[in-house]
Amino acid sequence: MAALQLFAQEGYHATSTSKVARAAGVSEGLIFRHFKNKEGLMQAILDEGESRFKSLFADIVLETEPKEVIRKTITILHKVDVSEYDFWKLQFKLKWELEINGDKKMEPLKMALVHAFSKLAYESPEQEADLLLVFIDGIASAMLKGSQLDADKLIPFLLKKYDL
Amino acid sequence: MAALQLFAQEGYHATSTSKVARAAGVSEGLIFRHFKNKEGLMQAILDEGESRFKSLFADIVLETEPKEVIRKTITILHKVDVSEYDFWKLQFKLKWELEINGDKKMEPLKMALVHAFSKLAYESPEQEADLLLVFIDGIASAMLKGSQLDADKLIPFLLKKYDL
DNA sequence: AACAATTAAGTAAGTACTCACGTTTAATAA
DNA sequence: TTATTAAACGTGAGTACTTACTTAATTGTT
Repeated sequence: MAALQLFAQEGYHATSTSKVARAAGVSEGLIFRHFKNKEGLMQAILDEGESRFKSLFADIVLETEPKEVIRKTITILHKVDVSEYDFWKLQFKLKWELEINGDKKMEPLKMALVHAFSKLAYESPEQEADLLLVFIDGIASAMLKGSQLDADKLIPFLLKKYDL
Repeated sequence: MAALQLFAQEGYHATSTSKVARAAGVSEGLIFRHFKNKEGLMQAILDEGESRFKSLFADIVLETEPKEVIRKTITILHKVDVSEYDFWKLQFKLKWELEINGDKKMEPLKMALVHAFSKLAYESPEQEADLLLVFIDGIASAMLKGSQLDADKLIPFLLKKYDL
């Protein structure tokens, strides 16, 4: 649905069900028939987010070559298309607005990274993994917020730091 | 004011002026006398945020020793007290909810970092600065969101990476 | 008395949500 | 093929309540 766009632009609480209905070109009642709640509508979007997260990570988690795990993690942002920005922006926005903890979704990725850094004999694999994840999250945030940050220079720069 | 706490907990749009008034123990009308708008109330909080940002950075920007600039940047989070978490959480929350660009506030810090990395003969001072700022922002975000992330291990780990 | 600080009681517009009603779809019975 | 039927789809007007904001009256201070 195109309701997503509204949520992404204005946020959850600022987007009324009547606005969503108008934007989607349907009656307001239909939303409640279909999703029961405003919360249900949002939950549907959140669920979609979780599955997109998983398919984004799938490629990395299955990788066995440790250097590839790291390389794919750093370049993961290249795998999301500009047309999906609204969607991802909403995911980040909701994490703040509704205080949803996103740690759980990242856990498989973190484990893969810890494993990879261990194999490469890094001194503190867990910290290395945390650091890299903070970085990915940070760049994604900056991009989606429309920051000035030049991700296209930063990502190659990072790859170099990890000898990739 | 203690209105801040409400904004920080629930967000801007989810916090009504009547709630704020009740929490602050004053009449609702007084808020509008004093701040004119709900937006004015928030702007006051935002302004306070900007000044706290500045005083937090002041120490770093004035530093001449390049290594100290980097060290102080990494350990800047140690300078904010737990009692101020609500305040900072709100600043981060509003950046997402109201799409406020925070780049400008960071610019003096970034310039200090670029300068420091240049003096230390790093290859890409600007990228180094960006990277470090993304880290700081990311760690702060994680802490304020109540993530599991162990910042007390990550910060010393980072210091080590920069030979500090 | 004069003047600012504060309030209680409004207001119109919006909010999430319900419900009685019509319409389309699709499977079965003739 | 048609006719019947039942569910799913969809609507629009209504609900009780909340929203940001106003204003006339009341309080406190000098």
